[in-house]
Amino acid sequence: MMRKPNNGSTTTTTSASTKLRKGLWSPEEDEKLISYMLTNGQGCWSDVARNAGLQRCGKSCRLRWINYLRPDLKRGAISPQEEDLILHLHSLLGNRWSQIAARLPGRTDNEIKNFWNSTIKKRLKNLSSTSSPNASDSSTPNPNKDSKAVDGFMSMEEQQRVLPMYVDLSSTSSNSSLQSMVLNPTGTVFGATTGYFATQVGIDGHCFYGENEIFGNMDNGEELYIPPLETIGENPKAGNTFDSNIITAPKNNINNNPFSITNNDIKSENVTAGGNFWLGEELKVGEWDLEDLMKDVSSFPFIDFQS
DNA sequence: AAGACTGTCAACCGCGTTGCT
DNA sequence: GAGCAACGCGGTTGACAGTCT
Repeated sequence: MMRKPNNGSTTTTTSASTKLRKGLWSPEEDEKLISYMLTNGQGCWSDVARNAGLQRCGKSCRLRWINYLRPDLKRGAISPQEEDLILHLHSLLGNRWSQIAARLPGRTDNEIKNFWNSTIKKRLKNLSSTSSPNASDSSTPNPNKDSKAVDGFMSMEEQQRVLPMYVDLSSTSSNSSLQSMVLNPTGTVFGATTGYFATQVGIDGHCFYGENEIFGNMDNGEELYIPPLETIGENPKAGNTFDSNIITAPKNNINNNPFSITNNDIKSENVTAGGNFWLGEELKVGEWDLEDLMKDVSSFPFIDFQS
């Protein structure tokens, strides 16, 4: 969406009393910045601003370059593959947009953040409101509630059929990996060539595991492997919430999936149920081994969907 | 047709981190 | 170690365009 620049009407002052523009960038400013960057490369951003003849602070120049002018930026909508990757990386990294963006060539943290905050959250909201009219009871799944598949999500019946194990992630903090062992709003379960743990968030961030090893199919028809429940922990009855010991480690490593949550990732089992994680309430999920997670993520290939 | 509403996204703000003096 | 500046990041804002009523 293109917007008109504000003709420099908005300015701010610095201690040196030089007027700095704020607001949208004009094509002329863009041209100056591009020209300077291509000629001189990236240096001190305040120097860039000064030397390029821009009445902008360095910070603003940096942002404009990184988010919009960089030649390697990919334009256009987020592809389904990218979306899956974003979802999964978010499940591991939380709101670490820059780290997520680093694994999506041509995408910026700002772009991914916006995508998440608009598209993904909207889907979750829709799912929540459609599947759980009684918001006050959102922490408890209702196996008897009839429902239909919405926007590609599984219907409640389908969820109940394949997702008897219910994990309430509803109040995980925004940074918790647990928060989002998450949700794939496309309705497909995230996976790849080898078996990933497959989860789907139902209502208000509720997370489900399927009891069958084969959970579903990818868009490309590829079957997904779901670890047997015994590898995850005790198998509660459908609809049960639980307060601890559920997200215990798989007794054996699920697979070779670099993302799978293993017992090394969860050092405490103090997991509580209830609430809604979107409200930012804290969930005691124990001490996550962030280093291990980061190792996992760093081993993930940088995928170029352009090819 | 017009005003209200909604979604998207560029840009700003504030804060933590890092590196230099 | 303190002070400072620059950088980088995530949260938030606000303008604009599209859609709805």
